[in-house]
Amino acid sequence: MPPGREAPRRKVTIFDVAEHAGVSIKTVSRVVNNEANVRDKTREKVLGVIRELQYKPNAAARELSGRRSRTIGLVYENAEEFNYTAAVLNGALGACEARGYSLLLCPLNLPNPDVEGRVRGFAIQARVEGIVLPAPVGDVGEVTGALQDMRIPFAAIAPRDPLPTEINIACKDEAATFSLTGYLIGLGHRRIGYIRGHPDHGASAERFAGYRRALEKHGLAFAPGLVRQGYFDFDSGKTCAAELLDLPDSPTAIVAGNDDMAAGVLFEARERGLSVPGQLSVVGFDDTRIASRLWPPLTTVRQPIMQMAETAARLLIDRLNGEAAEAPQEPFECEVVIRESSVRLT
Amino acid sequence: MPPGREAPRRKVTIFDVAEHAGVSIKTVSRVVNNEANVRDKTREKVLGVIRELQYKPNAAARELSGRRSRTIGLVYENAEEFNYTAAVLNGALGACEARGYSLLLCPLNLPNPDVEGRVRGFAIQARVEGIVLPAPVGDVGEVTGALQDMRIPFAAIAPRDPLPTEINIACKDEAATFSLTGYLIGLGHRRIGYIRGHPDHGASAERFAGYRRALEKHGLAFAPGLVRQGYFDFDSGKTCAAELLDLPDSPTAIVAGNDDMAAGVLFEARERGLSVPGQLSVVGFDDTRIASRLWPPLTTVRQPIMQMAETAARLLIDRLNGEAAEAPQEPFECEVVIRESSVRLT
DNA sequence: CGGATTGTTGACAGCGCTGTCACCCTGCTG
DNA sequence: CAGCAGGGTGACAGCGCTGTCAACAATCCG
Repeated sequence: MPPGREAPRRKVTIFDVAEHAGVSIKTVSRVVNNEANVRDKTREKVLGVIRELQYKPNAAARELSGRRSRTIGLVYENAEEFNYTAAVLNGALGACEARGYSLLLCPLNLPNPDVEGRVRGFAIQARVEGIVLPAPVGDVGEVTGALQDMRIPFAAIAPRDPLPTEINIACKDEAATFSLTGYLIGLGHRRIGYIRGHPDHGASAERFAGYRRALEKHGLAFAPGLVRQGYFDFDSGKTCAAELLDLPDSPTAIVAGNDDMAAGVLFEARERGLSVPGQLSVVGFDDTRIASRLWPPLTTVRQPIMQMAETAARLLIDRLNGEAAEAPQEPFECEVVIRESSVRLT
Repeated sequence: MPPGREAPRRKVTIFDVAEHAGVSIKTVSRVVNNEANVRDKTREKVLGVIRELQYKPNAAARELSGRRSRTIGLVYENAEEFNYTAAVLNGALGACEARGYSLLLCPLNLPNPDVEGRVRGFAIQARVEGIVLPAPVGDVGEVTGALQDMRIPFAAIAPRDPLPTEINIACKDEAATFSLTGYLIGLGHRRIGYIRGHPDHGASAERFAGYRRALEKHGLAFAPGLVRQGYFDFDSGKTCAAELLDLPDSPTAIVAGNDDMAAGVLFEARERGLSVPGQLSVVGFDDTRIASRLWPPLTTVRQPIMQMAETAARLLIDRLNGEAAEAPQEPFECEVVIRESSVRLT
């Protein structure tokens, strides 16, 4: 009899296991839930039977009885650019799988007249124990407010205003743009344009701060005229680039708040017949898939998004299980990735 | 009292609703489940109380009692390029939401030594009623076999070998590449290279067939030397392009089986200093986000992936609820999107 | 108008599990 | 040796809902 090949013909319940093992269902329950006060010998016996019968606890019954759904939610902004969300999804899914949790999705499509109602509905209907909030949702007051009101713990990824009572996962955005801008200055660039990210994202301000600090450190004057407000998408990157390139004293390098906007800058430069990096250096942020496929491949910053999401979900589940973290999570490191879109100013 | 603002303080159960409405819990259950044989007046009364109390049925109890989880699964290949999966995800999620179903994810990472075990585990643990299988999973025998053995219905999107007992969603891949290739021929191209998609995807063969039919129709000889085998990813596109461009009689146009490979072709052309579309026309397939952000923007085919996924999930849920489709689903139309990467041969 | 049919409703069991609590052993203390 | 602490175990009540079936009301037909 090859193990695990034939499908169990009938649903195996806790009673079947108890009977085969010669114990009560409660003892089986204890073993399944890894509770204390079970003699080693009994535990092994039960585990053996569980394997033999391929017993899988019925999640609905567990939830109904134990009032624990073993499910967390992922409330995310369903942007057209899905790279970020894909990484978050994979990270969170990994953490859940490892801990026997399920992950339920709630795309948001901001701005939405009734985000709060939507989130409340999701939380109740999906009966999630906790929720992961990737940027920018961790800063949407309706969402965080509703969750706090409902006493549903959450983990925010890269929030602008971290709530001290909740789990927060940050990465060193400021330091990364500081390095990136410093790198451009080191290449001889003096007029460096900056396209800010979406104002609702916490990372936007952080990244911009790094840019300013780098200018300051190298004794360059900050020129507000070289800064434009984008929205993390291709189109706004393109528009802002057009404005910057129309300037009488146009920049020799442009730092975009993320790769998507950098792609827009590249596009705009191409349309004007400007050579990148010959006449204009361009750098992005995120190291999304597109960064290495554009021509020229984009100098950018690699952020461990997936790892951050994995950590967010892990810490959330730990908290749900009463295992509080001893120390707040350290911000994650970012890494500048140098490619062909940036060169020494000649 | 503003409606729906304050959180219900205690969990509202079917008993509360029954009591307030002056009926039995069974009648409430009937109303909630839209069953027949409830007097209109009673139904309205109950619905009113449900709204008033903001009653949400407990999913775990429903499942435990009714043996229906109202959950379907999405088993997908977790490719690096997430555009396709993102569209599928959104489509399936939409269909589920509209019908009160939940969607659970099972990423696969093929090739995997124990796909079957993984899928079986997922299906049991997640207790899904049915499963959506986007390409190429609908053609993975271990998966479809396991599901059939477990009597779990599924809907396959663009399978190579559709199973007659299951739901299958197709689109007119063949016709689309036929048009696309015809369009290139119309532009004067005679040596047209082709980079095939991943052999495990049903669409790959379809698309290739369209290419061949177009050549034939226009009286062009099919040249096996102009065909390369890719894998739907950027790198294979780049590699295959290099081979084609090394040919003594290299093609003046290249049809790539998808946008990602087309991006690879563009990249390779750039590295060789070949101008696109001046010296080489390039076309892709899928109209993913990257297509319009590359330079030059890519001529490609728009496939209604999201709509296909929505339909797959919808038909699956209908079947689970005993509402069989009267006719098999018609293949979806594709649309050729002409951009700047293809021009008349001069 | 009686009996058959159809429509509407409710009582109740039970889905498979966990929480509670009571019980039975040890082994140890005074 | 009685008394007691505490580890190990099981009996049993529910969790909130749906399925079943029986009861009763309304309608129809000859």
